[in-house]
Amino acid sequence: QEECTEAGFDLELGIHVKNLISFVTGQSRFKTVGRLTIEQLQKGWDECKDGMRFAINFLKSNVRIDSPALLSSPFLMISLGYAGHQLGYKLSPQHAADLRYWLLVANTKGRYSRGSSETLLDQDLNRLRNDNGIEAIIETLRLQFGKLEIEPGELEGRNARSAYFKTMFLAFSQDGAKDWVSNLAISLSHKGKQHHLQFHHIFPRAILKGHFRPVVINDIANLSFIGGKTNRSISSKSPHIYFSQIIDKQGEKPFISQCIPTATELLTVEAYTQFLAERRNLIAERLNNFLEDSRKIN
DNA sequence: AACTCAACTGCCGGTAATCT
DNA sequence: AGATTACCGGCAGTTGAGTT
Repeated sequence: QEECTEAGFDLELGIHVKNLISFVTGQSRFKTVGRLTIEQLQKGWDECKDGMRFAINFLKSNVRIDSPALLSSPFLMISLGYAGHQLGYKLSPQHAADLRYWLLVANTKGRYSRGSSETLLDQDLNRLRNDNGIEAIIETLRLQFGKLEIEPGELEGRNARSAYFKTMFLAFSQDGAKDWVSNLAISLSHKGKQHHLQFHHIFPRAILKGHFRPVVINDIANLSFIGGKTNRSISSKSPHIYFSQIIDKQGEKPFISQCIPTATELLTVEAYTQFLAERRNLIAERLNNFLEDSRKIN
């Protein structure tokens, strides 16, 4: 647990125990633990530690996820490590690309985030254990969600804690999104109050209050990623005021990189609903491109 | 006064254990 | 055997703290 924390993945002890049981028994529930021998547990412990190390390294280096805050569930790390283990940590370029794709889609759609998460984890472990391959766990995603592409409608009513929002961060970040004033690339690990990442309401809450319900105000289509200082300097200014000031200095790029439409007719409170719909379309398109690219061998 | 964020609380949707 | 209950991770709304 300490080793993982040092690597930036501070996980609850329960996850490590679940990881151990998964490696020993091929499933994640604790009901049979009493029948395991000390030898089985010791061997499993060594194996599951390697699995966790693989998961962390894969996330950091292959997926560019450097924090569990960007994961919709820590269970993903168990599956990821187990997949590596089952392949003997010998992955072809295709394996690696498929595994990255699986991880990102499972994370974005919330594979383990809708109740009965252990049942779903067991499904994946079982398929991996039977050497059905990464193809098989991609297939379970298709069974669970239908199509793996993202429709704009799925994004509606989601807030900052949604898994889609985490993937938005990854996609925008990969496409070079930067703070609108400092031009510092967005990152979860910036130090200091000035640069520490905040979730900025493009239409500030203050000007929407009374006109729209909180769920509409806090929709991820109204949220963007900028540093704390820039966010505070914008405060409750209406977008039709502050957008032009930023565009004068930085051009349209800061907005394009975060899928934010800049047409002036969309920037009034009256057009807010339309603004959300427009941005949702742009975000869905960007996420789909991001996920598709993740499956390409590079 | 405006913002974010963390903590708290109750709910959801399944399985597994327990009760009748 | 069938019904009920406990459990669990994650989600979402609320509230108060902290910052500028």
